[in-house]
Amino acid sequence: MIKALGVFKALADETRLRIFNLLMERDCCVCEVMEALDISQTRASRNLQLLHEAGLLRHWKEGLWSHYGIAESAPLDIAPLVAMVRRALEDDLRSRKDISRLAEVVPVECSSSCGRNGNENGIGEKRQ
Amino acid sequence: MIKALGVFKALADETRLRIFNLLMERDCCVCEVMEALDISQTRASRNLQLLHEAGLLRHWKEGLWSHYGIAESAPLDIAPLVAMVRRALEDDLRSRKDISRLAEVVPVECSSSCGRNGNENGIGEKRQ
DNA sequence: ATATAATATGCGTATAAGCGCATATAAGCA
DNA sequence: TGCTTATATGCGCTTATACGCATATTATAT
Repeated sequence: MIKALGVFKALADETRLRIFNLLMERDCCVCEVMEALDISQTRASRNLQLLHEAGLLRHWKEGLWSHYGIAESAPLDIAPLVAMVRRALEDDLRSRKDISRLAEVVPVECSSSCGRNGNENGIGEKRQ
Repeated sequence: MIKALGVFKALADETRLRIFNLLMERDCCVCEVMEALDISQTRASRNLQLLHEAGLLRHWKEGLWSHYGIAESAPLDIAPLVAMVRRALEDDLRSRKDISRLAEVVPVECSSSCGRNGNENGIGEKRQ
């Protein structure tokens, strides 16, 4: 398949567009995406995989957590894509809520994986 | 629907990507697209409509012919999209053939609509 | 070893997409 | 009017997508 086709297919879905938009904010693990977008775990996981397979995301694991972030170098130059999506979604209510939910709700739920709560190595902690 | 989503959906199909690539070469009527890509009339017509509805193409009629071209201003800045698609397809064999077929085969088949055979007004001639 | 949490995956299902065929529409010409 | 050409469209079929549910997998902790 033509690379660009895979990229467009990956972005041709609202859920994945929201995920992509979310990841432009910061890297996330599956559960963060799940909670920020308020979607099922299956849905978050599968769509993250699809974006990754299209070459749009980088992926790494850390303990129990599976992290995803916007790829630095994609099949295509993603810089224009990122700019395009950002501009396109900046006045989309739902996407804005996704971002705010990411900021508020998630750190509590998935703290240890994200190194944002003083646990530098990010492994070995449980929540609560 | 988010505008960007419509755009990505429109480009998330090989046929439409080939059409878009073809139109970057020059404006075409339906029959030109049909013959350049060697696809059915229905397929050419429908996919051109879809691209147009997504805001990626401009459309005008002239006698019997229905013309399409890359839109100057689209829901999104299409300049980066055009650049992206061009680069992505420049080494795609099939797309290259589409372009060469457009140059070779079509002018004979659809001359009067295109104003490329000395018929300035482009109306009122039959082929052969 | 067992339990728990995060993630992945097989499977069934519902919906959407893409296409061809036949036919309709519309413009121009005899 | 009737004929031809270019394009559009209704319909049915086939395949692809997206999703949830249940379950498997993997890592960590007790």
